[in-house]
Amino acid sequence: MIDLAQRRVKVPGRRQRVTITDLAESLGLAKGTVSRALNGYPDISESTRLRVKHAAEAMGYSPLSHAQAIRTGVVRSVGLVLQTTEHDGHRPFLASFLAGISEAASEADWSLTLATASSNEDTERVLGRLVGAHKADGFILPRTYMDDPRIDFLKKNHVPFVLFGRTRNPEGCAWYDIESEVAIEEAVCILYGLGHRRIGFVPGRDGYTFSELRLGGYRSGLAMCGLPDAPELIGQGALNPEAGEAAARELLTLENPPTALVFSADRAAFGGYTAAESLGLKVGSDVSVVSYDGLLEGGMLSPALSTFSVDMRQAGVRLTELLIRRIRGEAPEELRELAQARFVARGSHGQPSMSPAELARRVRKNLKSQGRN
Amino acid sequence: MIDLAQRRVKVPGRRQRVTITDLAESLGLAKGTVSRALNGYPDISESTRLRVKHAAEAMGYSPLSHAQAIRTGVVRSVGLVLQTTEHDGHRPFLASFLAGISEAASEADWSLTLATASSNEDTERVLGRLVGAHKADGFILPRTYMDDPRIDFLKKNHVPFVLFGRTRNPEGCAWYDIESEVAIEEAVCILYGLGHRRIGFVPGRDGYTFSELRLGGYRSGLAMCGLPDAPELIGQGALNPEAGEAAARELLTLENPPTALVFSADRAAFGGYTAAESLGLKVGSDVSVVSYDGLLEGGMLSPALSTFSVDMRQAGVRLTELLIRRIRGEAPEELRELAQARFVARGSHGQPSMSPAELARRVRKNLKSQGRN
DNA sequence: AGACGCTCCGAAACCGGTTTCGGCAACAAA
DNA sequence: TTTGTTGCCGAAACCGGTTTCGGAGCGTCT
Repeated sequence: MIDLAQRRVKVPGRRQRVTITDLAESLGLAKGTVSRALNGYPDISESTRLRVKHAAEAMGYSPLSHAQAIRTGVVRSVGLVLQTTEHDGHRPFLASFLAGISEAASEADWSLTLATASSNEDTERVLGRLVGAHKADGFILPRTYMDDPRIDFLKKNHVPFVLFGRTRNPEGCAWYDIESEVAIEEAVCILYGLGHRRIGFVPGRDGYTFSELRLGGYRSGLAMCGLPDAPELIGQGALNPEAGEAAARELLTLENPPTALVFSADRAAFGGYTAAESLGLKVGSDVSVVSYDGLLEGGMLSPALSTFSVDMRQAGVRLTELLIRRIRGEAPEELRELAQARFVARGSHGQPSMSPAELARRVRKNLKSQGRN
Repeated sequence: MIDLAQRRVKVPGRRQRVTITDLAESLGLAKGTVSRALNGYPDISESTRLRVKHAAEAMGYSPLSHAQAIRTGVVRSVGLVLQTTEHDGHRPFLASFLAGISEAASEADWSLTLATASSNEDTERVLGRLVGAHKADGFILPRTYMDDPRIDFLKKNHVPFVLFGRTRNPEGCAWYDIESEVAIEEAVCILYGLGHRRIGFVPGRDGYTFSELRLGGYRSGLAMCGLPDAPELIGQGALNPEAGEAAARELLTLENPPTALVFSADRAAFGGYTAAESLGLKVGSDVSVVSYDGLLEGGMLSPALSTFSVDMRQAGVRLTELLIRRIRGEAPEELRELAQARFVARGSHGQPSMSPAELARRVRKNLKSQGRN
């Protein structure tokens, strides 16, 4: 006994962490018993389970997740690979998205392992590295594509994942997504209700699932309002100000131009402002703009951008919860969830101040007077 | 032999990872020997070291960091706790900052464990949790305070860390920082060079180290140009548009107002635009503005904001490299590095178009005419 | 030939947990 | 009383690595 006590003398100065062996010793139990007690095995009596639990709290014992992992294979960490070069507009939400993930993860006593990549290929490489080193037990995949190589990779390697978005082949996929198609539909209907009869649309970029969905939302919005499907009112895909400007300019200089524009993304809508300005049109009165994303910067524009806002914190929370359940073995079909964006009516939309024909005349006049300068 | 071979039959379908035992077996070596060979121990002959190395590559072996960690105590992960509610303006850089960290970490085959917190107290709580669970081997501390409780906590627990910023008591601290005080000094000198003689300053917020440093930079800038130190030209601390607007308005409505304003942070400068506009002053001609941070949004303003830009990706890279070296045992005194911000001259500064007295008259007139409306 | 020192590797303990297996009591049924 | 059961726990193996220790083999010097 004295011998044991002697052995347990700590190196002075270095705070030693309390291990399960310490705990077992102080309880006079086998460490296997302590482990089973803490993990709720059925072959431990209620009384010792409680005794162990209280002693663990008293001694401040908490197991090391990486020590557990070597036997269980679970490191208690969710993985996330961000693509950073992509001017993808999720940058402004990043902080709240990460906050949501972190919050939900620590709630379950998990953590977040984050990495970044600079391109699609790089993303696959980074993902492969994290999976190979088992740095995370599963992954959140943001910004999914219709055909997404990340999904194929993770499926092939039997690594759990959950999509932030949807994809062409839903088999084996869990997801959380905002039904942005519903928002776009609503945008069309709102504009129709204000009197607009020619409503243009600037889609996102090919490949992204959300782009196709939002385009579908635009079309079904037109159908709901009884408006004809005019292909010339669908502009070039745009996710940044430059492309947004080009797309908007093309639409506004049509022979029969739209009096309202719906953008798939706020950053593209920013370019729409520039285009309108360069054509001598005032956003909000001459041409209405409604967009999607809910970026704070939109509020700094004048007029402030009317847009559909997404709760990214909540998205992070739900995705993490779904992923952890997926890792624990629940079927992907049970782990699918959709949410809605919220319309933030600001100053960039209103009743049309002129007909498409008048708008066209106005644009031609402005262009001509600019040509003279 | 046959017996062993039989045992090694894998469960079909489940890809088994290759362990150090597999590797040792296939080489006919003891696994301890393989481990020492891979880790460069001196008691392994060069020939077997190479043999092991090549076999490891051929079989695709890589050790599990969490398996190593249970013996070595190192999980190969850098920790970062972000404060997300703080309207701190580092949100826009976040993506590139994280990209830098992630890049440098994976270069060394490390990873990034990220968490978020909502307040100072929460940050300590989260940090405590991560340290307790040993989720990371050390931490990057962004936005340091002059007196920072995080530093005390980590020092007390002997957890390595590196500051992104500086602090009052440098003992035991490693850091990387941008010498923003030099940038502010330069801003003052640039404005002086353009003819400004009354230059106002909007500091950051008390407590942050950078706030005090930048204020010092402003003062030494004035001194370098031979301008008097006029306390009334130092406004209220501001890090967001609202506070920035209030501070700028106060300065611009002085009896003897400044013809140029230097802001500690871009987001505060955004508010300065609003203030100038509301007083009927044009930024860039009537009043010059120079700021610090290099936010991209500043380029969307008109005129575009002249500001000092910080390479956040590089900061992330260097901080990570320093932290890893710190964890490996290098002395903190050896791990201190300073870098410079780069001036991005855009449209918000220029020669003064009027004297302070004329400016004051102009402001009074504009205020009066507004009062009549 | 014997003593000595080096080089290089095997064997085994170890890290902090989890999980399997078997057996001792206590109790119920035959 | 014997024979099962059942509840509960200890002992030991195990996970995938690292590190310590000791000794075999060899060359060198006396």
